Amino acid sequence: MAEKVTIATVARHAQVSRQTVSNVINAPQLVRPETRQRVQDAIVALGYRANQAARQMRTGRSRLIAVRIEPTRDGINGTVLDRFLHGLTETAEASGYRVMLYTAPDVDREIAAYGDLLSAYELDGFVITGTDHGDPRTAWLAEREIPFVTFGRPWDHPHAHSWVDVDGAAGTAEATAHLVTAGHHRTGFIGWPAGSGVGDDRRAGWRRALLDAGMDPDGLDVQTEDGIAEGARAARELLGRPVPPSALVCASDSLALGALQTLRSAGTAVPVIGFDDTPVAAAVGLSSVSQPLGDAAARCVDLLTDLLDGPHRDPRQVLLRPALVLRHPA
Amino acid sequence: MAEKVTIATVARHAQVSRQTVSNVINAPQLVRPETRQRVQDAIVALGYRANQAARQMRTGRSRLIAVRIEPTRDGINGTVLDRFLHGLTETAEASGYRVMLYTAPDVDREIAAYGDLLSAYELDGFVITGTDHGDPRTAWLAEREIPFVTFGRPWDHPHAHSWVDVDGAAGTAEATAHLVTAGHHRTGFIGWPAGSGVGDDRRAGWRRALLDAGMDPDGLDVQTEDGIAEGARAARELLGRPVPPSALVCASDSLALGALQTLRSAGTAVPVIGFDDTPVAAAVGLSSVSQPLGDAAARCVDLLTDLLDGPHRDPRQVLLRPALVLRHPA
DNA sequence: TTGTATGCGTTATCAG
DNA sequence: CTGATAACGCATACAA
Repeated sequence: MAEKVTIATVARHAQVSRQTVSNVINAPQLVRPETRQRVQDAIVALGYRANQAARQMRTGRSRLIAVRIEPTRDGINGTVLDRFLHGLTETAEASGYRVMLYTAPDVDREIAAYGDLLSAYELDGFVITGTDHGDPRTAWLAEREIPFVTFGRPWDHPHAHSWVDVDGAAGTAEATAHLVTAGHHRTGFIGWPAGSGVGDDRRAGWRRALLDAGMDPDGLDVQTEDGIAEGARAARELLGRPVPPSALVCASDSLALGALQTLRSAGTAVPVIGFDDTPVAAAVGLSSVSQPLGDAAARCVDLLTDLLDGPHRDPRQVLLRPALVLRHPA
Repeated sequence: MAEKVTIATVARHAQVSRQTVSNVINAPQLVRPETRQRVQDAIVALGYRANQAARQMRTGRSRLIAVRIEPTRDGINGTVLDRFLHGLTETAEASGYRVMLYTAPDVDREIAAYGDLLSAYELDGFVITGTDHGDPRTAWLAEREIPFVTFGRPWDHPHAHSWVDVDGAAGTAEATAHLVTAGHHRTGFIGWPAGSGVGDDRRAGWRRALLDAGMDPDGLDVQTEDGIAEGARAARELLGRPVPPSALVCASDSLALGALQTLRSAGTAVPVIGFDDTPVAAAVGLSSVSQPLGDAAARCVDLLTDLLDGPHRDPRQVLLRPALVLRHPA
């Protein structure tokens, strides 16, 4: 174990008082350049790093951000979190923060965990993923004035707090427009049941794109739960209609993959575009709408540190544009 | 923000000294049951949680474990880390530890990060993933007597330190045996170039299973880098041989997926079994060898806390058996 | 069994 | 601009 080098070691080495060292670190403008340089040299020479625990005791701030790692849902969409987490960690490091993980089986237990996290580690803030309509977690945090940013919009109150999100409607609209441009006059949509903010948003994009192109979306979409089997079933239903669609946009890669299976076994050449650009999509050559997860994570950290630096800043919102990734099925 | 409740608050509430409260928490046997109960009631009533920063200053231990989150490699195999991380967080929580994330673009920078992490946060230990032959990271940590556990064997020195790993050879052997039992007399293998511990191990399992069944593995395998395109090419090569294999075991799902593409377009009914049981495998109905990642993570935490509780315990090793997941391709 | 005193490394306050 | 001193919350010797 390396020798412990504290602020006192540095002070001795640089022939100044402990306080001067602290000033060099936290308020450099108070120290004469000459002295400052001597201290900084000593810091480098000794490899000094401020002890966070001691600093935290004094300042009450831990430079720690908490993120929940979810219990890997269906696996195929679950990989989104992975990339997001990496981006988060990377950006946080650059801003002098660290990411701490926690888990919770449900929302109630997650809120209980906040208490633990907050009183034991004095976390500076939270990044909350996967928010839903009237999310009790954000309410709990807001009530206690604990800084947080969500990845995902609060659909009911768009300006309630800081958030970062990806413009799903823009994504499906672009996918739809691409198919329209390619000459498809009947582009269908397989999406989730109405009521989920994310799902409604993605459907709205498809609808808007068709209307913009002067086409009628009616009778071209179907609502189903997420899943490969569900996607396959939905595609069968659409194909069985009197005037079937000639192309498909789906609300998720799972649905798209299922649709692809149906189409393949039916021998129909109907192009499909999925959503999320999961590894599965890349593997089977499925075109998909890709979320800029690295950017999203970076902006989450930006917004959160912004809140942390000035406690009473107004919340800010960031909406990112996804990208359409075109592939050729094998 | 909730009122700060310290050990003093509890002491006042329970009509005892601060010291008694500390004893109830850290050495309950020293306190009379009656008093102990009163203090514990006060703790619950006030929702007291020990402040980790203060505790750490005193004890030098942070109850923090560091794990690197990797920059999502090829996406298809990268999802392994995700599940592992979740298991790690969950088990660590149960043992009173928290997981802190860090990233590093390469090994040198990772080692540099250790210094930061250690001196700033006084981390208790590390979980290192993806070790390689003669890994400099483990050497660095061992030299400084910093507790760590690796997920992955140190192939050159099997007992150098504590580790958890999955028995890859057992996995490919089981897959091979399954195919042999199903009546296949020529089961081929697509694996990585010799030299990587993991790859050699998986190949060895296939080889052993064939020999055990009295079959000759010679001329039935091919070595290639990992990847879907590489798997497809390798499968083409195998099928072009004078006496082609009638079934295939692969060192990864990526390779297996590629092989599957080749076989499908060739119209050949050759079963393929992959490795890692990634979401992609599940999606396309590919049989695969599944690593017990949750267990592995749990054992990592066990081994690490073991090291932490008794600093000079002997290192321990855990080898877990993977499971063969059989599926029917769509 | 309980209370008292001390220090962990840092930063904030205030006097020089 | 610099230096002394107190305090953050906890745990540990030691005394009572």
